[in-house]
Amino acid sequence: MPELPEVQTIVSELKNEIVGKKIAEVNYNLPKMVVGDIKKIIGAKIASVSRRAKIIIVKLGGGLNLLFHLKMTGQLIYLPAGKDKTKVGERINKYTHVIFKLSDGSRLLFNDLRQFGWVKIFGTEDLKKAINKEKYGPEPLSKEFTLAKFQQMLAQKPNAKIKPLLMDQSFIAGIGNIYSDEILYFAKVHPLKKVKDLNQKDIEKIYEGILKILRAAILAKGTSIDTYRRTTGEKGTYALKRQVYQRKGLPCYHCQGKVQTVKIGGRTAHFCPGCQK
DNA sequence: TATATTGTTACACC
DNA sequence: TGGTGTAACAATAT
Repeated sequence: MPELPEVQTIVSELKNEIVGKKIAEVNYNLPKMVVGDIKKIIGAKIASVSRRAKIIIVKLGGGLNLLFHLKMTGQLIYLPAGKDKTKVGERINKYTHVIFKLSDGSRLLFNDLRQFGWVKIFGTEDLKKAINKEKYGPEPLSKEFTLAKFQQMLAQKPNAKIKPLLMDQSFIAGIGNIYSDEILYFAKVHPLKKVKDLNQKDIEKIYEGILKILRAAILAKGTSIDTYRRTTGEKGTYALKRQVYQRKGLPCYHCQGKVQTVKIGGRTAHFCPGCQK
């Protein structure tokens, strides 16, 4: 699942490849994944690539912007010009739904197995409105996200369960199922614990976990357990470092007890009952 | 062949 | 209003 570290990896890699190039052609086969008048972007120059929460923002010349959301299974794959045909065949497949051809003959592929992802075309003013409408919480790796700020945020939500709260994009932006499980394991806090039952040490460890784990995952280029891939098509390596996510029934690396799952709001949380109280 | 899974969102309901 | 609960989305594994 692309969460903050995966989206950040894609943004960083894409920036190096596509900024300064022009969009020569766009082809797509699933209209529901493309929102807005895509033809308007033909000929536009790519000015920058950035991120807010899990959204990728590609700023174009002429006051236009492309926004991508990869949801669970979306991929953005960059194919340099003149790539050999076997590689191209692997990466352009039945899940390739949008292809952007760039001025130098390279291509950007938008692949999505479950087709929940989208790309939207926005003018700059509408872009601001659209992002404000989402009411995103602070970026966890920004300067404004201090321990004091986090404590103040938690104080507003005494009755919330900690795991769904960490995944709430209007509370903090960018954390999903994988990293909320890993952060709570790091902090030794049970995913169903209510905010008002956290002590000061719990809060400090959760805060520390958010920063440490997201940073480590960015360094590892993300977690490729399922379909997430870097723009090169390669896997991120954080899956090798994870402690609990998708390790149900396997021994906890700390206490050797078995990792368990519990349903929270219809979703699966992974935790070690021995370590997380 | 039917069902569970998966993150996000839309929507009903209080 | 906000918070909660649930269905829907699509393809896959089992």
